[in-house]
Amino acid sequence: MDRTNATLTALRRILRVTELHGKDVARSVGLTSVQLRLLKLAHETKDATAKSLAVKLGVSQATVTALLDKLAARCMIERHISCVDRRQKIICLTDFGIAALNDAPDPMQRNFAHRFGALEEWEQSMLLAAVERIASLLDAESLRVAPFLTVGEIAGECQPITPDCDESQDQ
Amino acid sequence: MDRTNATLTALRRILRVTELHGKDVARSVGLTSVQLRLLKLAHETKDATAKSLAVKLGVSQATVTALLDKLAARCMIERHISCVDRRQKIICLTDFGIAALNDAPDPMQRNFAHRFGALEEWEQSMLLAAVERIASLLDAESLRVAPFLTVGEIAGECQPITPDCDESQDQ
DNA sequence: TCAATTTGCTTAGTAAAGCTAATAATTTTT
DNA sequence: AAAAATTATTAGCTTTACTAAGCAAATTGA
Repeated sequence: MDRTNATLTALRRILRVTELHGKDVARSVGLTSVQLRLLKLAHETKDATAKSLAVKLGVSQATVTALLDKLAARCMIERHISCVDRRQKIICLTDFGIAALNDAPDPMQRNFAHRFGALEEWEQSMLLAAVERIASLLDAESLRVAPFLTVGEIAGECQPITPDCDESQDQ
Repeated sequence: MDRTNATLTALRRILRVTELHGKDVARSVGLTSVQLRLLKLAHETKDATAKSLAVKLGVSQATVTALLDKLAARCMIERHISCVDRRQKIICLTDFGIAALNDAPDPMQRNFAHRFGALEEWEQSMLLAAVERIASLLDAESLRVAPFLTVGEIAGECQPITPDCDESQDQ
């Protein structure tokens, strides 16, 4: 296996472990992983608004509104109309919300931090440099690729021969 | 910001880009990202069953069934009752399903491969070592929580017969 | 100034993806 | 043979996500 594939495989492994683990952690405080992520994000963001959170989370505003509704229903956040722009609503964590965050000390993250901290300084630096390098490799194209990503760009040959089968379904 | 947090942040960035991009790619062939992932997994797995795919995907059997229903409705897979254990259904990609996979050449992955391949050998090695190191740091604890199987345990060539056994199943 | 546009958030409606629990059909075990 | 376990599915529900439409506030421009 060449280095490219091995690297991608390791990345997928990281991704999977992180993903699966996130669920467990969130469930342990009675939230879902997305809700917990949002709560955390709101806490770390200064003057968080639905918009800013949506951008950071990479989802639509409507989605964030729905999520905030749930968090608000559980008294973890409050929405305060901004003094600066009265269209905006500033998202604030309640004490209870903050407590919930503190009650969810991500064990994976803590463990990772612990293990990482135990490494030699030079290795820490190397790992940091590596992930930043990889992130930049990925970022670069995501910007380039996204705008003109269309269906038939490379397709060419493989004309989709739709076999005769069930025609009556939604997708 | 200390190195631990910076590393975690970069990882999150990688995760996010990958995630967002996966959606676009899948949409470009008219599938969702999960459906595409499942299709790919089914293709790579020898004698794939709902169970084995569920384990590899880290979701429940019921979820896989629902996903397979959708892929089957679009004539991308077929289910053939196993000759060995008639409870099982072997998941096979149709020609159309295989074509769909080929039509979805992940541009991010290709681009990443391209950029990665353009790096100096020593840097490739360094990056690979780094992600594997990180993956191992993460894995170590995940094993404690929820041990999962390794991918591709190729259980020998026990079943040479590709079953054309059963053609008569609806839906 | 005041109409037109843009921006920020919400609502409504829909779909995908995930779960658990229950069921049926097979093994496998006792 | 009866009991237990395994495999796939179904049914019903929740969460996450989207788009489209709407309202309210801010900004623009003529």
